[in-house]
Amino acid sequence: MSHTLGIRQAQKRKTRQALLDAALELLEEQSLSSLGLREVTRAVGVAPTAFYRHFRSIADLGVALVEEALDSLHATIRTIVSSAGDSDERIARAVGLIAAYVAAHPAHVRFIAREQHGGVQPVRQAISGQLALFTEEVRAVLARDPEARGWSDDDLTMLAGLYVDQMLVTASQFLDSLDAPESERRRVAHLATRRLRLISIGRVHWLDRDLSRPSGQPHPGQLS
Amino acid sequence: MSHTLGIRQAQKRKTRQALLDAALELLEEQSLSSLGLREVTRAVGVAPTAFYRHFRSIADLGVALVEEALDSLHATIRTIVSSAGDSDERIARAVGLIAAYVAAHPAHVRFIAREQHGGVQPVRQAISGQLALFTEEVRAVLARDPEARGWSDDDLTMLAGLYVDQMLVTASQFLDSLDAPESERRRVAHLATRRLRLISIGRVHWLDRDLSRPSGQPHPGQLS
DNA sequence: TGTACATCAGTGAACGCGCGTTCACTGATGTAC
DNA sequence: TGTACATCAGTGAACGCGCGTTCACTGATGTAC
Repeated sequence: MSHTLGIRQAQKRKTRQALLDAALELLEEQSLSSLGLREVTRAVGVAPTAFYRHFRSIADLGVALVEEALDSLHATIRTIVSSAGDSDERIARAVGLIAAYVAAHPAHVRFIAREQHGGVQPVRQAISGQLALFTEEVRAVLARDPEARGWSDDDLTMLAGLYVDQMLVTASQFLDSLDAPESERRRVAHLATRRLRLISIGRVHWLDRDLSRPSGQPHPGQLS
Repeated sequence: MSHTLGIRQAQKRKTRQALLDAALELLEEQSLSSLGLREVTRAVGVAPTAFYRHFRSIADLGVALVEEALDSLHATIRTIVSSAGDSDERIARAVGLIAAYVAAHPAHVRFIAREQHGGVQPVRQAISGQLALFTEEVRAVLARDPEARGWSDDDLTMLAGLYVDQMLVTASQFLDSLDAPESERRRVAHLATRRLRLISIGRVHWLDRDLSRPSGQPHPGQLS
């Protein structure tokens, strides 16, 4: 048989995970800054004092939740940005993946959306740090795209940030639509698709902007 | 002398406003869902029970704060969208107005950013309702713009939502930069300007998209 | 393999504290005549 | 203008409750020999 964790260590991990899971569930209806340590231990079925064997405070548990939530998001982001095909196909796939991610991990999405600007500073900091890493990763992928020819690093970072923020906004809209009829989810998907398409069009024409015509005049490629 | 409020009613208003102000200040370091009624009355210097003469609960006070915060934002939004000049001038003015608004009302901005996805449902609802009104207002202004010729109502709403969300993201970035050196604020302004410019470029070329060329090929208006 | 000791995740009692809410009240302001 | 009564914003005592944290503990698991 392969190497196993000691019984004690395995049990400890299990309790820790149970605390994280219970906290995440309790956070569907409140913010981290009002979550109580006793509430969490009660939900798990351990003594309040057991909490301290795993976390120093609720804020500390919150930081652990950030890592858990953004690890799962990270894989999805990588899949989205490395997607092949033409622009419309990539956009459709991205929107579909975001919708699927939100449906699979609604509590994680809610937690990140809520605590990104929430009342617990170390948690806000952990989230913004992880999002900065995502942005950098997206920037690196964008830089390898042939469409990035002529783009400054600064502009690529701007675009990557726009994509990451747009992804979060879309995820949060899907989240709000989870208890609504299917048509609402289709509306959100449609909206997100067109937003990404507009950004994509802006991207294609970004380098034209210095030679741009006066704003009222029709564009050369436009009808009539 | 002109008509005055009764003494009693004037005093009641004053206390109510003091409760709102104290709550807003306390909310710089925590979320609404962990704000205590006694905390607020203690900060104002009235008995805890006086709270009930003005609000039924903390959530109720939160809804009042939403109205206060978004009223002040409303005026700024109207100024931004009705701004004249060419695209770059309008963008520069918009970014400047957002920066000034955040500097003048940081606590309101923090409150809205935090509670937009916060743990108190009636407050979230109030915020999203008000933001929907803003979006509709922006849509109406965009519809009057000559650039809107040929745009569907649905697409105008999409664009208006993109602008409103972008405004909130920018406001929140300015907020985070308030305690940082001036250079950080300039970085945020620079970033926001280019994001809006990219959106604006996407907007100009939005109706071209059905006649678009294969994605690798240079655009007709592009150099070489 | 067996024994003796060390480790440490989880326990349960106890603490002092601040919470939201109730209630009957007070006294300045408002109103009717 | 003056008087008698009504209104109602703010008071202060009291309540039961759940909170975070401390502490000495227990007993299963781990380790050294």
